[in-house]
Formats: sequence, C-alpha cells, structure tokens
Amino acid sequence: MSIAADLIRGHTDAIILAQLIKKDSYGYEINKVIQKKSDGLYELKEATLYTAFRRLEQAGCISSYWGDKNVGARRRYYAITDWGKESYQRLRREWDEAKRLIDLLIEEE
Amino acid sequence: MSIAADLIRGHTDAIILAQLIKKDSYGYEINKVIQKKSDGLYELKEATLYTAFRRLEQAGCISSYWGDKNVGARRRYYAITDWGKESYQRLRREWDEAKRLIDLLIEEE
DNA sequence: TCAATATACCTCGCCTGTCAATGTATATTT
DNA sequence: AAATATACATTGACAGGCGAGGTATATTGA
Repeated sequence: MSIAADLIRGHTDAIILAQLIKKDSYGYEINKVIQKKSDGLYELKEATLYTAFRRLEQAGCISSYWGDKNVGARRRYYAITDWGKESYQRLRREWDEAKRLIDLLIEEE
Repeated sequence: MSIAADLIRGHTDAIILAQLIKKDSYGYEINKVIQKKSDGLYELKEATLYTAFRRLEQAGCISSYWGDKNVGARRRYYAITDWGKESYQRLRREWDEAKRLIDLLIEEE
C-alpha cells in the first residue's frame, strides 16, 4: 500500500457498506475486492477491518451469519441492514460535502 | 460546525499551510478565515489548532515569532518555510490521490 | 463605570480509529 | 511434508482531535 492511509481514515465504514450493498460478503473477500479495485494502492489492515465489522454490527448497520463450513476455512458473512443502507447514503452525502470543503480550504487561493 | 469533523481529520496541516502560503498569520486569524471561507460550516478547535502549530513547527514546516505587543492581545505569528511549501505541495498531491481512491471505493459500483 | 464580549494564547486528559504483532485453524499447492 | 493461501480474531500502543479549563488584554454597550 502506498497511499497515505491517514487520509482514508474515517471512510472505512463507507467503503465496507458500499461493498455489502452489492451482495453479502465476508472479510477476506471484501479486502481482496478493495485491493483489486484500487489496483493494489490500498488495502484495509485486518485489525482495522474486523474492528469496523464489530462497530458496524454494534451500530445496527450490518448483521452477520456463519457461512457453509463445508468449503474452505469458516467464513463469517455480513449483510447490510436497512439502517445500514440509510447510513451509507448519509456517509456519501457527508463525503461529498467534506470533499467540497477540503478542496475549498486547501486550495492555494 | 455541522460537518463530520472526522472526515477532515488529517487535513488540518494542509489547511493551515494553505493559509500561510498567502501570508504570515496567527492562530486566531487563521481560524476566522477558515470559518468565513467555509461559510461557518467548519472551524478548527483551538486545541487542534495549537497542537497542529507545534507539530508543524517541530517538523520544520513553519517558524514563529511574536507580533507587535502594542496592539491588542499578544499574537504569535507563523511563517511557512521552504520545507513547509514542499510539504504543502506533497499534501495536495496526496489529497488528489486519496480523493480519487475514496470516490472509487465508496461508489455504489 | 464596569460588566460583558471579543481577541489571543495555551495545556491536560480522554476518546476514537488505525495497525503491528501475534495467535488460531483449515485447504491447497509444491 | 512443507509452504502458501484462505479466513477470522485480539491485544496493546500510537496519533490526531477536542472538551474543558486556564491566562491576559482590548473594546463595547448599558
């Protein structure tokens, strides 16, 4: 990973929710998709990822269930809730606003 | 302030340096300019602001000097260094990259 | 006149998100 | 049989942000 991770800080939840809107998924897979999407520039650290899952579940944004144990290592699948979808939309709006604001404030006048 | 401050996290230094590129300034003034520019949507908390000054001075990005005591309360002025200008340019490039990446990762496909 | 407000700086301690390190277990590949 | 990939999880430390508290001077308005 080469991008300044500090700048992505705070967007972890939105990134995860964005994946779960498409389909239920599990930690390892979500991270692989993110790495691929970002062309290897970014990845969620495992500790960060699983911390985020706990936080999102705690907040009622996602729910989890164990996948079929018959294939490979056990997987904990996550599904986005209605509240999670609302939260995702809110986070997107906040990102648009923050982006506009930061652009405004760091420009060289 | 109404914008999610967590999303601005990590941009404090860039925001301050952007102001100091234009002219030497001091904490209180910088904060007022930011509030005005953002139309009251954002302000740096004092603790955040002064912590950032220490950090930036420590890093050699800015230098400071006391202003004329004859008018009003004493002011500590800050000036951006050559290294600070380089850092600012780097932070801007990193922001452009981070922005692109976040847009990519939080989009609904 | 004098109380309130504005200007201006500073620090302490807590909170939160991130992450390196470490651990567990199974499946596949060599 | 060993190495690698898949998959999840926790602990402890770190860094940035910030609420709360403090100091001091200047201006304004009742």
